[in-house]
Amino acid sequence: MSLSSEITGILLKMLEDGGEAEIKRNDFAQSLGCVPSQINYVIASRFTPEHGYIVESRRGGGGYIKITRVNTGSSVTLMHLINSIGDEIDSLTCRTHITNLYTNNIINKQTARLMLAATDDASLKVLSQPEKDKVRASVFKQCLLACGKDD
Amino acid sequence: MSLSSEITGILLKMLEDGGEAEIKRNDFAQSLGCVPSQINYVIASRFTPEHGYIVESRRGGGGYIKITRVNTGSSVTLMHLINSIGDEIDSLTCRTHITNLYTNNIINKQTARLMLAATDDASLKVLSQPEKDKVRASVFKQCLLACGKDD
DNA sequence: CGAAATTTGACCAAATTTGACTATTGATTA
DNA sequence: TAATCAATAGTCAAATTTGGTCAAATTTCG
Repeated sequence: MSLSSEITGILLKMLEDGGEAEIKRNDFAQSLGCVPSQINYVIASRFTPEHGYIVESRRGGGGYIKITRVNTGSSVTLMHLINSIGDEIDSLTCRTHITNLYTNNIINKQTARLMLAATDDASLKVLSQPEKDKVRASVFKQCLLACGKDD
Repeated sequence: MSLSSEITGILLKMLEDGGEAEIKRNDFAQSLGCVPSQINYVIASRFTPEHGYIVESRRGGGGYIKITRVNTGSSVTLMHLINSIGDEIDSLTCRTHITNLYTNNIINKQTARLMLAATDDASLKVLSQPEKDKVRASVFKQCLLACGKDD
């Protein structure tokens, strides 16, 4: 088992546990008994965007390297969700779905905010039940469909 | 977490709460256990006009540093638009507004797509006129408001 | 053997932290 | 009023803390 493989394993484990792997390069290297640039090698060779990862970093005091998994099965998840929604959906349930999508990295903060706004009771205030929940379901599904598109 | 990051967090919190952050440099630095110029560094590196902030200050007795969020051209445009929309809006007019916002670089493609989806006739199909255009206006305005928020 | 992958280390670049020195402002004093 | 003092904030550059690059040396594998 090569050093690179071990490091890869550790990072993968961190990603699995916390959804992301954030390290301080020097400390991490030290704890592994290797040179810091070894970390760069591992990241450059197996945590590329092609492999489905996003890497961010900062130098200087408090510096770090952060790896996140880009969500590959997101469109599948979205379709599941769309199909699970019936003709109506109440405000709380809808908000919960959106929050979950954001938490699971399937939509970003901006998208979440917009979807929350569009499906909020404030947006549907001119309606009364059950039209309110019917329209919410419809708007929500259209939004989810729109999320599936790529840039 | 670096000192700079902590300071940034505190200032952002103050901005969020009161719309502005006003401090006495020396006292603030003292309470953080850092040197005063550290505050200048943080401001110079993350509260620049480019980042959307205005910084005012005065020396001498009663001196202070005040940071305010600049009212960007975008948010002004958005507010104008929101105010120009009445209680109803038809599908075509709405789409035109969204397209314009995208063309003028005020919202990105992803946001535009989401807003188009939320205000599309398909989302409001369970309604008939004039409810359809009333809800569209309401949803559209809520979305525009949500666009104003920052990350 | 020879190409590809891995390991190392020297040197580079960016971000942060500090502190000495400077500039401005308001209040006090001559 | 002019000079001076005290209280503040501003500048700038050195020191420090991290991460990035790149190429040589070494190991692995077909």
